[in-house]
Amino acid sequence: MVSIDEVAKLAGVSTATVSRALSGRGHVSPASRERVRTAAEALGYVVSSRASSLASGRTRNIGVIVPFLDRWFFSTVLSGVSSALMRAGYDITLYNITADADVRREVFATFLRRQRVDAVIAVSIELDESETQLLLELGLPVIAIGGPNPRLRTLTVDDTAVARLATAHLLGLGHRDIAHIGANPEFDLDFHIPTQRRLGFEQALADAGITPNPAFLEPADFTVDGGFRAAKQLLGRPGPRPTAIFAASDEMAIGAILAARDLGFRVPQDLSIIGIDGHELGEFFQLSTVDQFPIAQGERAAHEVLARLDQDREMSAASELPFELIVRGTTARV
Amino acid sequence: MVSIDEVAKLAGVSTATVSRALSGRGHVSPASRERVRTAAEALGYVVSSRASSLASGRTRNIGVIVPFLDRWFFSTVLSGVSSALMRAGYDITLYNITADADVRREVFATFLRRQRVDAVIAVSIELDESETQLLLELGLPVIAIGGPNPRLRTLTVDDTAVARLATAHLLGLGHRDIAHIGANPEFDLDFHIPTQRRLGFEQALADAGITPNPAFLEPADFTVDGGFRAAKQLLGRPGPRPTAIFAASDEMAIGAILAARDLGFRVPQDLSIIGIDGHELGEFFQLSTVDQFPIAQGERAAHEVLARLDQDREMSAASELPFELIVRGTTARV
DNA sequence: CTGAAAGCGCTAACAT
DNA sequence: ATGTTAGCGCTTTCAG
Repeated sequence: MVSIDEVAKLAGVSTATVSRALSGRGHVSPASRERVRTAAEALGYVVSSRASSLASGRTRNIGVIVPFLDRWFFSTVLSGVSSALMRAGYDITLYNITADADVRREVFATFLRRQRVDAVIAVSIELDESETQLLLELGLPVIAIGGPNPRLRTLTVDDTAVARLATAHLLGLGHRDIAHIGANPEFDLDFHIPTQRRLGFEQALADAGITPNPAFLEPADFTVDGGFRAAKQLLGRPGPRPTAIFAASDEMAIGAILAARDLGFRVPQDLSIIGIDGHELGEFFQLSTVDQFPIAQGERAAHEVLARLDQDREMSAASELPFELIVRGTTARV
Repeated sequence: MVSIDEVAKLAGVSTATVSRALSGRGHVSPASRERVRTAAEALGYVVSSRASSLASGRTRNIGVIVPFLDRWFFSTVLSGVSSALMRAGYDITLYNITADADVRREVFATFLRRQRVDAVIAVSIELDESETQLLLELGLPVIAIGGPNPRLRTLTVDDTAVARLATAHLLGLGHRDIAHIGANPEFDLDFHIPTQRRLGFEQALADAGITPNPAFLEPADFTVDGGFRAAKQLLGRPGPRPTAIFAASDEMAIGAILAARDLGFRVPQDLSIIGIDGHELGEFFQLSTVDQFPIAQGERAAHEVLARLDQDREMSAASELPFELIVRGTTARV
């Protein structure tokens, strides 16, 4: 690997000037800058991040913590984070906190403390008190997507409002017998999202003067299969039947569509279905949904981190992420 | 951040001994080792990767290049890579080479040359000559998943054999009018996988003495929607109709299932469908498929990289990845 | 088995 | 605007 000395020699300047010219910090005459540029180019010189970060304290590397890699939502957010960061010349090191509790502990106790990163983005991780503390002790900018966590800067979407919007859409179309799939207390790990969404659902019903029917609340695990099973129950049981289903995620909504078809219900003529997320398959299934723009969430977090690194400007502790009702073909008037 | 000196002081030894005790390199008396351990523990000391890597040349960090983050197959492989590497205490830095050609160039020209990684894993990236060259020039172990690339150590599944197996399954069930969805020359970027699979399909037919019907070859883009459209064409056109469809990916196979249902065909009574991959939704759709175990592919690559880092042992240039026919409910006798 | 000390390749004062 | 130089926090000879 070619080092800074060789570039300095070829450009006829000191290593300090090479460093300044290449990093843009400090003053360098245009002439020197140009000579350094060409010399570096000619030699194929790239600053060694190990040496540079030891000397400067900056790594140009951001740590990203995700709970899953193989689930659509998280990998989509990650994709947004990654593209924004790479365009800014930053590397990203990935910490995948999966089921394994040992690995999770190690990430907070060791991995993140190796001084390998300048900042941390935590995507949809429910951090306990000690994890939050460890993150804070790193002394680095930390941004959490999904929250809220009162001790961290967080970007969150108002899940209750999202659910109210989806439900209000159904109500606006004249539905009064609306079922909800999600609401799974056992699955309520990540910021109580299932619960938040169920609450929004119930609020919207209350606002419309409707008493929720407990039989219209069906727990599910946020997968296609889970949505499928839940919808089968909802539609197959004897007794009153909903005219619309609000699923707490698009994947469950897709499962519900398939279940409805299976049972011979036409969507949306016999049954309206709406989800949440903005899943890539939504268009294919003509699914009405409330989009929460996961790619943009990732990009937004990346930009905030970069801004904080550039100019240590303080920002408000929390901020709301946008969402939008997308009306497609799975919802219609009663 | 607490430094090695503080640990040395507390343990009553030199920094050299601390380094040796913690890294396991060189001899340290059990007594000293223990004192160092407790001191480090007490102070919450973690070796600084920037200092350590500058001094030793080792980063304990692996670079992983992926073409997409938000597609099931790639994020699943990545998940396998990540879990295996994290368990070994390694960090991973992620290079997502997407559509943007500038970013791609930068990754090879700059990002990978920052001396931030000990080795590189390239997941399903079709590397051109100069990219391969740049990778080789890093002087690091490089392992490619998907290939083959004669100049790199590659782990590949024999796509032709996979396709032959899927087709043979259909033939074994008595099908003779078999259509193929995939074969898209325009989409033939990644190692000509569509072409390989089409060739396997044709070989299997030839082995059975069947002349392929050109009308039974329908190009598609490897998405659910693409498979859906292709199947609609195949099944809707007047003239001879296939009794089975072999889709070059599970996502397309799922699209085909939905298209068949849409048109009133029962699967598998009226039409058999098989895919390739081992997609997570395969079980839900009862899809027969040839599984290529993407998580295991990632883990395998990770273990190979670690083995090469441990003991610079040479390995053969290429090796075959396993695959397996999974017969579920979408295929049946004619 | 252990300590002293010389770097690893760069950056950031501090001079000039 | 540029050069000199002292580290950054470890690892690794080299002695002992």
